Formats: sequence, structure tokens, C-alpha cells
Amino acid sequence: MALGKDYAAQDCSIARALEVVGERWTLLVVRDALYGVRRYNDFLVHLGIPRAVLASRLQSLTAAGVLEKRPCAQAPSRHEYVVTGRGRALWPTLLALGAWGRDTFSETKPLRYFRHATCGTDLGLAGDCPACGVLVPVEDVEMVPGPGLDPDPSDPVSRALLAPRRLLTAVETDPV
Amino acid sequence: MALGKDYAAQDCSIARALEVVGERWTLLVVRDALYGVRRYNDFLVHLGIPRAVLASRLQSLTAAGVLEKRPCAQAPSRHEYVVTGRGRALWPTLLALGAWGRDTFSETKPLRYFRHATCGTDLGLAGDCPACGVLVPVEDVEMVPGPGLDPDPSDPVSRALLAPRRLLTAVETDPV
DNA sequence: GAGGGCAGGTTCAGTCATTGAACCTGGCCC
DNA sequence: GGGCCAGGTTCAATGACTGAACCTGCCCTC
Repeated sequence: MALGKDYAAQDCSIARALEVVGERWTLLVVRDALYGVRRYNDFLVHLGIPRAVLASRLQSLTAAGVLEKRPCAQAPSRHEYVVTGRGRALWPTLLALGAWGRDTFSETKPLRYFRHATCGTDLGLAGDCPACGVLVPVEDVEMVPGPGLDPDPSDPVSRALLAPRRLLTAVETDPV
Repeated sequence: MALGKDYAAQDCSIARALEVVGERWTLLVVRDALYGVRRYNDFLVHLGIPRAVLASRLQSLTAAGVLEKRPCAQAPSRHEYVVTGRGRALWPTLLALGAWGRDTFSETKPLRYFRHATCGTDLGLAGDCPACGVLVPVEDVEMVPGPGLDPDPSDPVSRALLAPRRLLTAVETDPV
């Protein structure tokens, strides 16, 4: 978070977690990474984040082991940032936070649904499948756009995210 | 969060939620409130937060309907801040975040356990009771100190939190 | 009824993160 | 060799955070 990133004197794992993901923008970067955003410019246009801040967040998340920076498979001169297991472990937190935001601000129409891809059931609060009774791995979560979502967004990343898709699969924004 | 608290152009309930609880210290204030901290001075000594920031956070959380400010029952000239239903709904998020912090930084010894008070079972990721199969209401969660916790903290609030106790029950720090 | 103490703040100057715009750099392609 | 793109770095200005000092009711005691 801003200034003095640490919460000294806090004997608490929530405080430890917030020292890593509590700064402005950080959780949104992780969210995008789970959605499949991997490239610097895609984060940039999708989040509307200042370039310097994005560079700083990507660096600290990589240092914390939440993301991994590596050469892009198709074009080795470019990079991509992919979520590690540690980053995937943040999925239940983000799901719970999103559920709170949705319930609290009682949006007229839901923005997105998250389902168990293999059975189609909406996920429970912790990312579990109520029908199958299992904790759904992030790669088996299907994200389906809801009626509240802007049907014609201006940036290419938002457009790519309009189709139903599994989490973690790379967002394709390259020109065909 | 710092500067421009909003995340414009984010069509996302996570972003909406972070606009309310994403600023520095805010989630720790909510955590303390769920632990039973209610008074300005107790937040102050337990969090080690600057007074001006605490006043600002209490005000914005009250405005957002997460906390409620009211006269103290025993001494009506004092106030207390108690969590509303909206604040209690943040419990699964905080539990998930704490679990991530604990697992990620693999503390040598756990700091706290959270159990279903009526059956003694440790809570699941979403605040459910694996044994009873129910979503445990926050007031039925028992917080038990773990071996990693400082056994002799300096501030009276931390001392009061050393005993096993239910969430939401008011912390007593008044002189006897 | 004057003084002291406490809860619950507000005010202030200084520090430091964030912002947005401008600039840089290395590859690639024509 | 000129232009474009990805992926940054640098910069001044803005504004949040920090810590310390101060203020204001209220209660208690002498």
C-alpha cells in the first residue's frame, strides 16, 4: 500500500498478505492475470493504469512469486507474465471480494458468472462446486459474461473477455 | 486507495469492492471490528495507525455502511463502532486472504485458528463448517490463539485477544 | 469550582507514492 | 534507413500518508 508498505506490529496473516497485495491496483493486476491477461500492453489498456505503476506492480508481484515473467512462446523477444500457483491461490479471495462487491452494491444486472466448466454449476463462495462437492481448480472455472456487462467496450482486451472462456487461458489480442 | 480512490472504466465488482475497502489500513480496521474491537482508542493502539487516518477510515466505512457509529451502551458519552451486516459479509474475504497469507509465507507456527463454536471444527476456506456442512455465521466463529502468537503483547487489545473468544463479542479493555 | 484525565478527534508540515506525459531502447519489417 | 511496436524509464506535479501537537467535551476528584 501507499507509504511504508508494511504493517509493523501486526501479528496477523491478513496483514502479511496485504503487504504483498494490498497496494493500489495490485489485486486488479492479479485478477487480470487470472482472467488470462499476460502482456504488459494488455494490462495497460485494460486497467487504465499508469505505465510506471504497472511496471512497479508487475515487478513486485514477480518478486513475491505471484507472477512469473518469461519470454513469450510465439515471439521470444516479447515477454509475458503468467500466474504461478501462489497467484492461483488468490482466486478464492478475489471471488469472495467480487461477491461482496456484487451483493453490497446490488448491481441491477450481474456482470459475470463463474461456473464449474465440467458441469455448468455456478461456483460457491469459496470457489467450490455445490453440485460436484469439489474445490474447483482455477483452470476449470468458466467465466461467462452477464447482462450487466458493457456489450461494446472500446479496448481489445475487454472485447476478448466478452466471450465465455476458461480462466488462465491466454487472452488473444494480436491482429489476425 | 491512494489518489483517485476509484477505478474508472472497470466493469467489475472486484473493482467496486476495492473502491470501498482497498485503501491502506481499511481491511485491517474491518478485521479488528470483526474481532470485537469497537472503540477509537482500541483501534488506535492495536493497529498502530495514525490518528488522522483512523478517523478518516472509520468515517468512510461508516458512510459505506460497513460500520455503524453509535453511543456506547455503558457510557453514552463515548461512541463505539460496530460492524453491520454488510461488514460481516466481508468475513469470507478476510478469511480467504488470511489463509493465503498463512500458506504463502508458511509461518513456522499458526497464529490463530477459527472454529465452528458449536462443534469445534476448523472452518473451511469460505467460512463453512466441513463437519456440519453449514456456512457458519460470524457470531458462531470461535477464534483460538495459535502457538505462533506473541504470548505477551504490550497493548491491552492484543492481550484481550489472547483468550479464545467468539468473533463480534466486544473487546473489554476498560480498567476493572 | 478548579484541576486533571480521558475519549475522540482536528490541524499541521514533511515525506513519499501516484499520476500522466514525455522520452528511451531494442527488434522487426519494409 | 525509416517507421512501428512492445516494454519500459524519467520527470514534475499532485495528493495521500505520517507523526506530532493541539483542541474539545465530559467526568471525577479534591
